[in-house]
Amino acid sequence: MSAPENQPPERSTLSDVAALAGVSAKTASRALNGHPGVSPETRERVENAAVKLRFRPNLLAKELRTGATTRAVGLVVADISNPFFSQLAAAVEAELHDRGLELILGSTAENAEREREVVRSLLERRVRALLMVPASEDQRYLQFERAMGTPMVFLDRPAAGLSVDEVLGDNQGAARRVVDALIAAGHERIAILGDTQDAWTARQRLAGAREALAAAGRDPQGPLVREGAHTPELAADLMADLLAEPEPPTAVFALNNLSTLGALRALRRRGAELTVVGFDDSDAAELLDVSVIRLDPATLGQRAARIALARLDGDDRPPATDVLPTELVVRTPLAEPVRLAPARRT
Amino acid sequence: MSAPENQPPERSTLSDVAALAGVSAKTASRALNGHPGVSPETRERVENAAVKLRFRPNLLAKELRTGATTRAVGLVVADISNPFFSQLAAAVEAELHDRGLELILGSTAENAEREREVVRSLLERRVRALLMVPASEDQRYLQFERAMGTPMVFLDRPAAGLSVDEVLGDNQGAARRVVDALIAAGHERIAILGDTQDAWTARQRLAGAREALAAAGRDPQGPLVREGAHTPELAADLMADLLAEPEPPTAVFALNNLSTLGALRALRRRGAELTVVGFDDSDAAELLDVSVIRLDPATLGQRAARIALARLDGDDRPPATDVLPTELVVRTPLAEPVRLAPARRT
DNA sequence: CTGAAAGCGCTAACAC
DNA sequence: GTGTTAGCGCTTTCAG
Repeated sequence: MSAPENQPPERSTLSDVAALAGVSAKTASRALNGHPGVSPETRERVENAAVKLRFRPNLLAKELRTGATTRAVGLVVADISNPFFSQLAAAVEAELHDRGLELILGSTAENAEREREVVRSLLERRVRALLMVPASEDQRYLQFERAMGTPMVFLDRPAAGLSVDEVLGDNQGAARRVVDALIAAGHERIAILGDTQDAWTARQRLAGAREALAAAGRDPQGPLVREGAHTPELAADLMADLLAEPEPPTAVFALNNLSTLGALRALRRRGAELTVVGFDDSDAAELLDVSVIRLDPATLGQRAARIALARLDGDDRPPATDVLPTELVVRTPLAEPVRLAPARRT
Repeated sequence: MSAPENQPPERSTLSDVAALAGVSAKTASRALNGHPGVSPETRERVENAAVKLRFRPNLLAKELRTGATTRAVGLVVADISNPFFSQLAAAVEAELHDRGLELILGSTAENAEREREVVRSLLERRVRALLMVPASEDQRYLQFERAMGTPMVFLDRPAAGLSVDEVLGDNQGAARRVVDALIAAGHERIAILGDTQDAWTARQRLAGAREALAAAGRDPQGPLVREGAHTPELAADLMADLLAEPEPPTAVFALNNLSTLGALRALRRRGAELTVVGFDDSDAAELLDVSVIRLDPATLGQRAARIALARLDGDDRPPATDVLPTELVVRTPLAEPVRLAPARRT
């Protein structure tokens, strides 16, 4: 009286459906795909058969036959858990969904080798287009694929050695503007809290900030200019260092969302009162009235997705670089410190 | 003297490679896939030919041939731009990547119809497994696919009418615990800020909070218990209403990350001093020493991915429900108000 | 160690 | 309107 081994049901194919409906495979195909030239009765018989057999078309086979390319687009970002990239991805997904395309997501962890690996995978999967935030400094390895016509759009950071569409922000200009504004607001000692200099954006921002300092006759290499704030914790440590300087800053410009967070943490912990400007907006910045440079990741994603879709629709103009405007959102006047309640002692 | 129309280069197939190397397609296939039984010289000839022709294997064809299933896993969430889901997705992606699997991402926007559509797409694409945060109240439509053996893991919310693996949090218990703790801390008037009651999690949390109120002899339907805080803005409005009550609350329990944010915004705007507890952690909560219930989305994602991988490895134990522990992180003692610097007037 | 032939599930041509 | 044949690019028999 052993329990019967219950077999998993078989997956049925188009031929099964056709057989059950008493028609040829081709007719079944036509009927199920809504192609013209099928009598209503036949269509219904086929549809019933499909339902009965729980037929699920195999996209692999379909796409292989119809051109060896998928109804999917690849998106490669550094780290999907970073709100900047997740908002970007959400926007891309929304655009694609409207067009009946799917999103295959890869992440590089800011690692050049992983970038190549992930990209190769996506291309082997024959994604229709490739959207990527590059991690490496050289994308020549994509030249051939590009020449074959696969649409590629680079987001947030430019391509190196590859002629493709790009959607970028004016990182350097925005950073310059912030420092200029802080100087205009009367700050004598402005700290700069930069990320590690691996990413193009990080370099651009730091360069812009230094440029503005130099232009104002300040020392762009002084002790108040730091880099390496790659996580909130590191940023908080650097911020603490800055506060311990013999001549501590009166303002700090944190060059990305994570370092802004870290800076705020350190300031709150010490009850320090500083003007803070962050690069990239966040819930925390908004909640605390922290002024920021805003470059909307959703706009970036949407724009890039639309360019890719236009390319798929046959747009064959030469590749272009789209530089999105950034906005300095002043939430607390730049002459005033951010108001943080001092943290509890723990 | 017209510029020559430069043709896109042709994509080469395995046969092209084989021809160039002077071997059969099968031998080329063996060589490139590292299968045994190919002489070193042959292997090298094939490899050189592949490089010369920039051969890129077609995964569609390969996977069609080898079993009609992809090296990809589908993940369906409500909204990837929500940090909870993006952290979850990042964890899933990391697990899959370690196993050489790719992630196809779909989003439901909390819409039952979209859930079905997205899931159908993924299944037609023959994903190896399906991880999903369901949006609908009925997943019986997946019964057949499930019976066929496609591994499915539900995250954060249970399946309805479907026997599958689940990884959930104890939403109700956690909510009860928070209210109990607030009562124990001496609060007489505790406001509850709940989301719309569409999602299972939202219902569980509100139910838990009400249960605890009732158990303590408080009115679980009183004016301080609100629902509908589906966005930070709505939450802020509700919070403002609560503060305007004739007997305003001394503590507020916000039932998700977005409503916590909204509540904090409203409190800061009015300079109100309240004890705040949030459900789900966030950067903002951490920065402001707001106490929260923590259910780590990364753990959720990792756990679910591992279950799916085990199923792919042949684990055929009956489906199980995994309830993750939640933690009440007390950052500011529950008897004290959260310290927010009053916002600037604008 | 290597090759020939067949076929994964589907659809584009052409016939009927 | 519908069926037949062939083939997308790859891999799996089964021979040599």
